[in-house]
Amino acid sequence: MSQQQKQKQQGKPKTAITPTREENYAEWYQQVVKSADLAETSPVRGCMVIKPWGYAIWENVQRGLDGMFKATGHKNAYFPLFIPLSFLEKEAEHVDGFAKECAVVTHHRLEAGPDGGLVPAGKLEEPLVVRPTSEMIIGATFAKWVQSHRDLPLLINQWANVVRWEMRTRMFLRTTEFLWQEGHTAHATDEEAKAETMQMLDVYADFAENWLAMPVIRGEKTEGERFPGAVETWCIESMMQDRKALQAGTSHFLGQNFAKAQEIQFQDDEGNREFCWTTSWGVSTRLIGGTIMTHADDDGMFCPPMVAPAHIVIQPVLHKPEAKDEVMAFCDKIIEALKTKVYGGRVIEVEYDTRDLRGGDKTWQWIKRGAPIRLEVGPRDVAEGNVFMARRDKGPKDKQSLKLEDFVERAADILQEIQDGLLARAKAFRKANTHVIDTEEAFYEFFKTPETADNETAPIHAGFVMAHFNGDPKLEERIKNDLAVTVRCIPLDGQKLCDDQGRPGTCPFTGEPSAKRVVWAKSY
RNA sequence: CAGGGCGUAGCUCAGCUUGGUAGAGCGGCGGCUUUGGGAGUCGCAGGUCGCAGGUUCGAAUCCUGUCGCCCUGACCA
Repeated sequence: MSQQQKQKQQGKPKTAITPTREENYAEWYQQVVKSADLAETSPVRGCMVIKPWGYAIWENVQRGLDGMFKATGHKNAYFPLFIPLSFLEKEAEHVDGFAKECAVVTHHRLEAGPDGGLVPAGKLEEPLVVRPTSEMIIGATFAKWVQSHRDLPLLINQWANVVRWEMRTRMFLRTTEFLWQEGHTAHATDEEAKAETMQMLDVYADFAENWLAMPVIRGEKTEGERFPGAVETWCIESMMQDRKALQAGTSHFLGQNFAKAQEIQFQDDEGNREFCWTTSWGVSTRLIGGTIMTHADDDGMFCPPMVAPAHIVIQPVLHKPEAKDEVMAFCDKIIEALKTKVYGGRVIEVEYDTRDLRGGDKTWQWIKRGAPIRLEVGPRDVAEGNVFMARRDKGPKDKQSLKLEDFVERAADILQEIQDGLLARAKAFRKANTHVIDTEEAFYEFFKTPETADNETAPIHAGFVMAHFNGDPKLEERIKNDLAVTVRCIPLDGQKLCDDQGRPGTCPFTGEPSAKRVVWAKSY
């Protein structure tokens, strides 16, 4: 018996995705990715194929962020995929952090082998590492580009793919190869580089909230979670629907560590040679994973309108041959009218689905893909000059008839209403699952996980805890070992995560003073 | 990388314990009947059972190895 049949028998409401989030979150996530046509597994271990509907979301992410980067003075450039092994060795902590997950190219030719297959030949004198991140190759280039204080600041971004040989992969959240952007900047002063780090953190938070409708907490990573080689690592952290934290973006203040390792130096206006202060910052296709786990429900994906591949899907009802021409002409009229309307900086995008499929199939496909608005247009609507509108934020059968002119006028407003609704819902969810805790006992009780067998799926995680912390890495390590919970970040002030946000108190684990409450959670 | 589960048709899986010429449902294609909601019906196509060895007269089934996927953990954007 299929799971859907079982559901029917048990009288549960039929959902497009089985299992539901509640039943098995990890499996639900995979089913959403699959049934929304976002991506699929590939013949290559740990690597996914991003399908058109998923890639279009990424293109919208790129468009949005790229505009913000350029508005803050950054220029795009492109650097090599391969990094000579010796480059990677220059910054000790950096090597340490990435060495275990590097793909290495050792040969440059294939020859016929003794058994008929191909074998690598032409061994390279120096192996090439496939970039896991580009600090080293970009730093080496910066060293040539920067001579004088007049060359600074140097503000560069690259859109690229990187490879990290992870042990365990999950589509969009952690794949061996992934797409991202990495910003790299060099500055004359400490202050300026720090300001850049914070500026880009704010850009990320702005993008996450206003484009992806994904509420984030801005904060600093503790020592243990810092980027290898960085002086400070700042991040945006978001709560997924299983109440785990997802690090959605990072911005690093690198101090002079990389500048010294790579001799990025400039002459100041008094003729002294100084090392630059550098930053790096990045977000990846993981943002799509975060968007899925923030907004998708038991009926599948829900694309925030700002990044939706199509805003509106038109489904003509064409089963009466005598009305077909009329219906299609009316649909063309809708499409033309919407071409004059703009939402979120782009002309409203319409997907006109004329495929010869049964109505229900088509409807559910678009629900599972998460199109924000569907319009059903049949003879009845044409006769009355109406469109029959269904919104992804309402029930599948909760549909509304609107005059075509009214709909066209209001379309952008409706999309914004959907976008705002998503953010509000996600914020409310985070608020409901964020708790203030002041004793060690309550902390352990909160994060205690019920015993489960080895192969059993993990129960839904408890949530975020705002608790004081004396900052001791050994204490954090102990809690990590006990509960698999870590400090997700030390939040910046003014984010209203709890009533006494940002005020000093007492560390519940040691009784020592604590500067402020930090965010504790399990994470991806 | 450790523990667990699993690789059989495009997809989900049954068959394996007790070896004897490959099954179902969904999906696809074609009919008919339908149609404002994941329809019904008839027919058709589709698999050297992950791969490599071994045992056997005979292997999807037993044994060994190997590769891959999923779950839990450690590592990490």
